[in-house]
Amino acid sequence: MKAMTKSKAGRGPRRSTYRHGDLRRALIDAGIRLAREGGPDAVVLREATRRAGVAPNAAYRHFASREDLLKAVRASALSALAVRMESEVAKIRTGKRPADFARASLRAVGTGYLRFAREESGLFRVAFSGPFDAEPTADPAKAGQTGLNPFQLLGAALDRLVAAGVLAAERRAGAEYLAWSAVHGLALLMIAGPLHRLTAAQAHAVGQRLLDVVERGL
Amino acid sequence: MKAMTKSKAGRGPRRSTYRHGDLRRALIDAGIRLAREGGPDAVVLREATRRAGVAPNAAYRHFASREDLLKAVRASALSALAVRMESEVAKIRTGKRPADFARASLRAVGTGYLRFAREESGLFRVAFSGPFDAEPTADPAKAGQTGLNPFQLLGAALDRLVAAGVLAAERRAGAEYLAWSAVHGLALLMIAGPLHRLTAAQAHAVGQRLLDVVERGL
DNA sequence: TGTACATCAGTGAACGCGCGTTCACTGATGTAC
DNA sequence: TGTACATCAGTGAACGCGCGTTCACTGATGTAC
Repeated sequence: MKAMTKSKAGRGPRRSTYRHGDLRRALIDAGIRLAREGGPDAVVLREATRRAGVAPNAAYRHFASREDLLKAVRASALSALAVRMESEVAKIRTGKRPADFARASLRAVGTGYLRFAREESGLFRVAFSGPFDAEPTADPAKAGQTGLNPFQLLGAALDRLVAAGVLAAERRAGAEYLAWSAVHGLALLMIAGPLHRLTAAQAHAVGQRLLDVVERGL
Repeated sequence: MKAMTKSKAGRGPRRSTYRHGDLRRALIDAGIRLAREGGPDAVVLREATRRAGVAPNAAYRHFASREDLLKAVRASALSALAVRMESEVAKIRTGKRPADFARASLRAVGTGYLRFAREESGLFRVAFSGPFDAEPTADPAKAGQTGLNPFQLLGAALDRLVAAGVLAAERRAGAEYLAWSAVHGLALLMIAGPLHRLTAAQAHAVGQRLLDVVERGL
């Protein structure tokens, strides 16, 4: 159904068909690539159409505005973040006692967040550009493979801490925002701040140290 | 030396003199107002000249580029942040034991940071827009009344904790980044994130809770 | 199986926008004699 | 004390830029008969 010939000249890949096939998808993909390369400001409607090999105004068949495209890219970024967090959770060795597993869960969620921020800083910045919300409801476009979005994954990890008796129930409420703050702040210091020169190993070390603080502090 | 008549029409205040008097200062002030109103993107060179009542290109006598003006506004924002932090430290009741005073210092520094972020969110965003650094050196343009910049104020508070025996010396190194991360992250959740609807009282409460976590966690 | 037609995805050309920045200039100032 | 002149802060006009978005259109598709 893709129906593209390899290219020729002019604007991006040349189609052999008049219809594109799945322009909406192609524009989102181009938007994601742009986001990767340069963050929110780089998600430019005209450039996305260029990369999809289509006239600029063709985008308006699929998106109401540039902002609407950006919103779709943002959802995608959140979903990718969720997947990264899930994959970190999946690495936890089995056979732990519940308390240790719960602690490892929270660390994994945080570690996934920090890794994603560093490795996909463009997407990360898009995910949290403009006013962003916690979204405790399930929008599959923003979720990972478990169906949970990043915020929900964090919440689940905290719930596990309570269930395992590591975190007192009366401290549970609002704990998301405390943990999120710490990790989000560090992510930004590593992306755009004084810690942007750190090697992967150093970044990991600081990250673990921060997660120690969070674990001890909560 | 200001030499402006009250205005008349056209572009901003009318001068009676051909020379402005202190256009550099006027452009920075206009830039600060713009930053307050709309953050980094709102600091637009042409608009600053309009507000100063001057032709757009006149700015080039005083700044090499728009970025150069933004840099001056950024320094100003950092200085204002430092002043806010200092004023919070100054509120600490005297007559405390050193350990309590040191703890109160760190809280004050954090509280000032969070207050500034909420009350002057435009300036705050400018201060940390673009790549920002820790700047352990003293640039008076970025400092408060004590001559210390925000990063140095945080460092001083941590030093006091060590001196008072509250913080183990071997935990001191890099502690700035841990504390800063937590507070910076919360600031952003409150400015542009899920906590942006909080009342001042709620914001204060969450802030203090976060500072508990930091204090306990460090 | 063949044809008419509604649908609508994509085209081509153009718009206005405000921006940062450059050019050659003009007018006021302070200083040297 | 008076005048010539260098200095340089500010002017006026214009530039090119790429953007988002709108308009009237054209061409391929699938469906009803």
